[in-house]
Amino acid sequence: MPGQRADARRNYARILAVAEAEVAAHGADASLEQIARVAGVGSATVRRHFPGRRALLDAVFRERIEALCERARALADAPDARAALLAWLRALTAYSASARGMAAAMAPDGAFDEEAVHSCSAVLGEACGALLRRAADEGVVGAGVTVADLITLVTGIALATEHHPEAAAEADRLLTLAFVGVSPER
Amino acid sequence: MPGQRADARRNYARILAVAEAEVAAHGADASLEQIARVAGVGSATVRRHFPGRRALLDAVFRERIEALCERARALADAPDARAALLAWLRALTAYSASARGMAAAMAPDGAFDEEAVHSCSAVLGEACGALLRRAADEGVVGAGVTVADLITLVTGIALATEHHPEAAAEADRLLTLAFVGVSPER
DNA sequence: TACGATACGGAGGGGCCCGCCGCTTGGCAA
DNA sequence: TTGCCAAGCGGCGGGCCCCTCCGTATCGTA
Repeated sequence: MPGQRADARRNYARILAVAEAEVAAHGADASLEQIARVAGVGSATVRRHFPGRRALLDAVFRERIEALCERARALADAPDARAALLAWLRALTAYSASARGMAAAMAPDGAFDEEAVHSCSAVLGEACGALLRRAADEGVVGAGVTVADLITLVTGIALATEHHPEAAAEADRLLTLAFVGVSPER
Repeated sequence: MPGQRADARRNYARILAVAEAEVAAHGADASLEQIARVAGVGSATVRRHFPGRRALLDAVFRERIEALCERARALADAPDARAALLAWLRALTAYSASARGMAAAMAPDGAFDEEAVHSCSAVLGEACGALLRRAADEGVVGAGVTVADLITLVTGIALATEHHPEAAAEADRLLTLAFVGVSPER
């Protein structure tokens, strides 16, 4: 970052700003060329700053994710552990559903995750961990439930509702449903 | 079908066969051109028989889906309504997770569903309906739960676990989790 | 057998992603 | 201030894909 030239930093910021708008408008598979065009740079420059679409998505959603981590910290010592966990999951779902493409950014995508471990999913996992652990200690969630389970579940719900006209509402419905159970043990 | 020329029917069958293999290998976004190439026909011919990727996917998975409907009918009067519903959902999940691309084929994809209503999701919905209704009558599922909810949930789980190394197992885990609830009401 | 209607597939236009490579430009040292 | 040189830029071409048009080969029939 400091070892970077000024114009490079400028371009980085421009591209990121355009990418945010473009992803919001067209989802996770917005055209990288289009982004370059709007930002007024060559397509190679986009690629130089963000090797691969995934890197760009990570950058685009980093801020939102930071915010979610903050939220998790705030909820860490709420009175009701179960309610806190649910509240956070709903927040995550809301973000994922409203911000087109974010769900795809969270899903580990086949390629090498080794690199991406430090990215979205990992950061979120850490934030979620504390909430889950506390809820587990109180025995309000099953023993086998992992952070990955929860994140994957939310990701899936977001992906599946992405094209729904009332995406956000539908996603919330489904999350709640999965949380209390389609058919809880009798 | 009867009003079709013999070569047209031949090509249809060839393309479908190749498409099955190709989708199994490369998922829902297999290249239509590649399918045409392997089938030994022009890419226009593929397009003529299947207008749009979606139509092709529908055709590819129709058989599997028929099988699932059959399964649903067989379970229709099982002794335990709740178990029957779960069993069917697990079957659906297993199929979706094992057959790459099927999840995408089930998800309503933005474009006009009006046409696709008769396709995958609709057929499955009908099959699922009976099972769900019976379970609801017995009061083992929440009142507000709809067929669409369940299908969407399964679709989401399949989509989110698609790239997982143990996709089938993971998907099953998550389905079960959602079914009994992450944190059932106390 | 000869004649339409039907179906085929090659060609061409438009996009996107990617890698290469000569040129510009910013930042530092003299 | 000036000059240098690496960091950074972006146009270009290749490869692949999707889609459409249209001349042509083929099938089924009279």
